[in-house]
Amino acid sequence: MAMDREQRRAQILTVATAVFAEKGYHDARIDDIVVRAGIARGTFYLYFEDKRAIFEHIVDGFLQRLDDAIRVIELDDPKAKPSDQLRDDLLRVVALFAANAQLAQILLSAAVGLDADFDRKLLAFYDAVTALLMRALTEGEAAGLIRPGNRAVRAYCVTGMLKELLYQIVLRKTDASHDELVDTMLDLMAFGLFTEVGARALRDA
Amino acid sequence: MAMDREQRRAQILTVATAVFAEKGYHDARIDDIVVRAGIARGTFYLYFEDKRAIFEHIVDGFLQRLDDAIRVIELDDPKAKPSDQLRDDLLRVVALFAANAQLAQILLSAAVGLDADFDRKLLAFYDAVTALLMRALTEGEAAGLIRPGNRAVRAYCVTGMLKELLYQIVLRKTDASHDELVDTMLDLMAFGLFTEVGARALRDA
Amino acid sequence: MAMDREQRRAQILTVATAVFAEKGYHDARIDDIVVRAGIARGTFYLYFEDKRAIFEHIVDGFLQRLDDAIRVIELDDPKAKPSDQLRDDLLRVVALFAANAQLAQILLSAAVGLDADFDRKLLAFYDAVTALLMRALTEGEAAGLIRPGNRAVRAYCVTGMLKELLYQIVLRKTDASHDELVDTMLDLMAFGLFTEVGARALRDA
Amino acid sequence: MAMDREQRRAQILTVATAVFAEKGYHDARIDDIVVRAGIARGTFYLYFEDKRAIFEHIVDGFLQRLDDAIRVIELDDPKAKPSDQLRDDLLRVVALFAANAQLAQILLSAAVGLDADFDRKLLAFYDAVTALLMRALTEGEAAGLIRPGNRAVRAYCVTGMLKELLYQIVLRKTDASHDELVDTMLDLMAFGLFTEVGARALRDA
DNA sequence: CATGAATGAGCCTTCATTCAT
DNA sequence: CATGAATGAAGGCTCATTCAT
Repeated sequence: MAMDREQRRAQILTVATAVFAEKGYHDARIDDIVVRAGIARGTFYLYFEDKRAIFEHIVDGFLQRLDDAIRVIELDDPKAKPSDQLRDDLLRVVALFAANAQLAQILLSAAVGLDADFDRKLLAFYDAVTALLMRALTEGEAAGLIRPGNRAVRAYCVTGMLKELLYQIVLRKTDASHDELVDTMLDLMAFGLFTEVGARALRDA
Repeated sequence: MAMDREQRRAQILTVATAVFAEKGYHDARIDDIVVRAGIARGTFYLYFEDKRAIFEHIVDGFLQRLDDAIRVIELDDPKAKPSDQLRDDLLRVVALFAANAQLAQILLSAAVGLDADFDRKLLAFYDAVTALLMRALTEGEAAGLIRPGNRAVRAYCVTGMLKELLYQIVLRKTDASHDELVDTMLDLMAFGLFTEVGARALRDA
Repeated sequence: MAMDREQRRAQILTVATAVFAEKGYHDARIDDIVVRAGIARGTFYLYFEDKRAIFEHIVDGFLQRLDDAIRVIELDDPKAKPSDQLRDDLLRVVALFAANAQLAQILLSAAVGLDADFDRKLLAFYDAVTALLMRALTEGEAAGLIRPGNRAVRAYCVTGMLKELLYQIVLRKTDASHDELVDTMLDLMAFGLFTEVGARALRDA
Repeated sequence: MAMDREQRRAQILTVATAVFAEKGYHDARIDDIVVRAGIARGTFYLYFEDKRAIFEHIVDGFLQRLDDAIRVIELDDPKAKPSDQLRDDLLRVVALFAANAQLAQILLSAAVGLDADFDRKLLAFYDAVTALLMRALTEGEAAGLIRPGNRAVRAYCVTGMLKELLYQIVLRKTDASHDELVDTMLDLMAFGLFTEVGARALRDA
């Protein structure tokens, strides 16, 4: 039953990802992983320190890929307008989540509230995203493209929109196309929901 | 130690809320609750079926209060403009979370990814919120106040913004005033982020 | 099956002592103790931290009783000659070991070479005994009762004699009376093995 | 990596000895040995039946060398007085232990209380030593060199003295010379600790 | 109602040993 | 002979829940 080390490791990771996605961290037993992988219990421990370690590895790997999908937006890129760069970022993230529903599920569900250490890790990641967004907002304001406003709160709002969309993509089988999702979100971000009439009504408040 | 049954029940709930908020569902032990409440192990089970039941009770109670805080927006209310009704809804929700940080923490952290049953319950709640928002969007569109657009996605976006803001309020000590938060969110929702210049640039894409 | 707390604790200690004496530390399983005590596995952990803790408790308790059995020898006690005090000390120790064969077995066997921490504890105890003996030798020399000589080595020799005798008492069913044992040892300690003739032969070497 | 079979076997034994001495039998893992020896796990089992077997082999080997170091004392050897023969025996044993601290450590620590089978083996060895001593005592008494007395107990006492000295040599870095140790022990064995005055006081008891 | 001692299913992890290559 | 991946029995410990008092 010997198998190339990397292959076996990858196999265990795949199986474990499925198990964690289905049952969550606590309800997933090493036995679930081991049985599905068709290996002995001890074999698991040849490849991963312990249950926590493999979980962390899975989450870290996905966060890494997520990080790779998010490119910093360059205002003066002659090849792509900032708005297109943003759109591409969003599409990449959406595609990543859609293509890795189990990993996404783990990130959005199983990894939440696991313990203080893990919470810190996730918060740190979201902080980095927020920082990126704030920088973009700052530059956008300077360039006269973005209306001035509370940048931190706005950044959280944008993060929130995206997270919720991803959550919906993962948990339901949203039939909406990725383009539709991203474009609707971008439209809301850029122009808001109101018509001229609605806007006037609100402003006159 | 004599204590009215309802009083004792309430006390246990308070203690359990604190424990669940601090440690999360799995790391919270019945012992933690029982010791802090100053009661015997067995006594706990005179008031609650089991660990899961008290947790569910706590979450349900908070969801109920959350539900109460969210009023359906009436377009033709002569006393309050729709936008003000929305603003009040948001302020009530924000206030509720801020005033019940432990419950909020539980809802946003400990209750996430607990198991399939619980996930369903939370999804059902968010679905209700989404439905409410979609109705508001539909009516707003009909009244010419809202630009037409994918209502489901927009509803998720709005839910997401709010959830993220609440998350930040609960996990960090955001010093921003509730008004500031809500107004920034409303401003984004209503008008979007872009200036005329920015909007034109995006449209010309 | 509830039982007075101290009673139950004592019962578990008794059973555990027997198990450790029979099987040694490593071969003793918590299950052995628990089954023999007629309790559930979890019950064990209500009374003792873990396997190591109960073992340490047992050894510490015996070392304490051993310590109590060893009285410092007073040279000017009018009621008892030093040699009688020593004899009484030895008899008490022998009696203690004989009456607690299992504890003795644990101390002389199971507790040896368990790990560095435990070794340190045992060495510390034997060091204390050695210190006591060295003090006695020093005073005996000063009083002209003891021939001058390397006190540390002599102290180890005396400790060694005693340990070996105790070892034999515990591991075999030595039928020799305690008095016989102690007196033979004291005779050897005091006068040595040689006759005048033998002594002369050795000195002339 | 080519290595003569005996050479490799010897190398594994050396490494295993070090590991057992450092960690004791139970805490020593086959892995520790294998890694230090720079061989594969399976290779170990080509040379030794199992963990227990190699340990036993190590102990047996040392017991054998110990046995060789102990020569039967001949009363009528014209070349060496009995007392000198005894002294030489002791010096050889002390030298053997001092030169093989790891093996000594194993014999005095790791091999103690391992299990009933092993205990029997060690007891058998000490019994042989005791038998030797008893024979010497018997002959000594017959020759008028040794005062009559309980030979078994005396034999245990002598064994005990020696064991404790060896224990001290191994566990601490006793700076005392081997001669000093052995001569002090012999002096005690032969003449006892007491002066004439002390002896008289004891006898008058 | 209250108590808290007792229960025991459940799960993670270790490590000596095997065996296909 | 050598390798080292794989095995799986074994055992310590936790903690929600029960129940006799």
